[in-house]
Amino acid sequence: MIGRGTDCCPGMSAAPLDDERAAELAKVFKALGDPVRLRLLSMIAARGEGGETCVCELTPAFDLSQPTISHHLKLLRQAGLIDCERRGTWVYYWVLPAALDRLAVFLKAPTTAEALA
Amino acid sequence: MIGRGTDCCPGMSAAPLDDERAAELAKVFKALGDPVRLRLLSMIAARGEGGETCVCELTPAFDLSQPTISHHLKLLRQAGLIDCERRGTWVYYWVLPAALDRLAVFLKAPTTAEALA
DNA sequence: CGTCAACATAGATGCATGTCAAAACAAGAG
DNA sequence: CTCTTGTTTTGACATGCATCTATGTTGACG
Repeated sequence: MIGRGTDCCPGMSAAPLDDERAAELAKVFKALGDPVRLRLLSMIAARGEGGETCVCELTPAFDLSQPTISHHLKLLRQAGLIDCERRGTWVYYWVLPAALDRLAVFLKAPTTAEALA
Repeated sequence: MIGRGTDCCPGMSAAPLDDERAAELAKVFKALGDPVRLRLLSMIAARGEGGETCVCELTPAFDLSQPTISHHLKLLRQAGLIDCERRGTWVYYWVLPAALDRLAVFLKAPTTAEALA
């Protein structure tokens, strides 16, 4: 079981959350606090485990300039939510599931606080 | 019990997330995108299910002015994450677990959410 | 009634952020 | 090498946001 460790992510209902960890988590949540980035992330995640998405598929889905999309992708990457690789002309992005899991565990509400088994 | 509604939260890896839902979720994530608000929420949530926390216990835990704390609590409340009630001189806050659950479900990573295949 | 304490609201200020146009960069084709 | 396409970086601007001080509101207590 995971939640036994003292320093590990026990979910917010267990520990009152110190400054350092709060700042760390806030940075990731802030990256999710934009509808464009949420849609980008979901489009990439919709590819499933190990799936990749080309920027050229993401950009036309928005009414924004392509540099703006690139900027949002950069923020998601800096938050540790996604990563990318260039192959030839195109750049492919994929989701880093570990980051999402950490957030989900933190959000475990008192009601659902029972372990994920 | 959860998956009944058609409008309910299938997690981001299932649906590419339309604009409306993205904006809605982004508002909540944005509320979590601040270390002070994260700490406030965790302090309230640490009271457990049905637990309440008085503002007079929250304010002195920060190096911020009282109006600033009040402002952050307002944002958390507007995001639907907490609610409050005044009893006598003091105001008590508590967590709304449903909001947290919706976020946690949305964050279900492809790894964990893969019921699809 | 008046006064005090606990919270909330209003207004102001400085910093962060979303956006675009323009330029830079990378890689393949001719 | 030059040209073209895909992507990122840069510079600039407008908006948003976290924070403060000052003021308002609510309720308890004489």
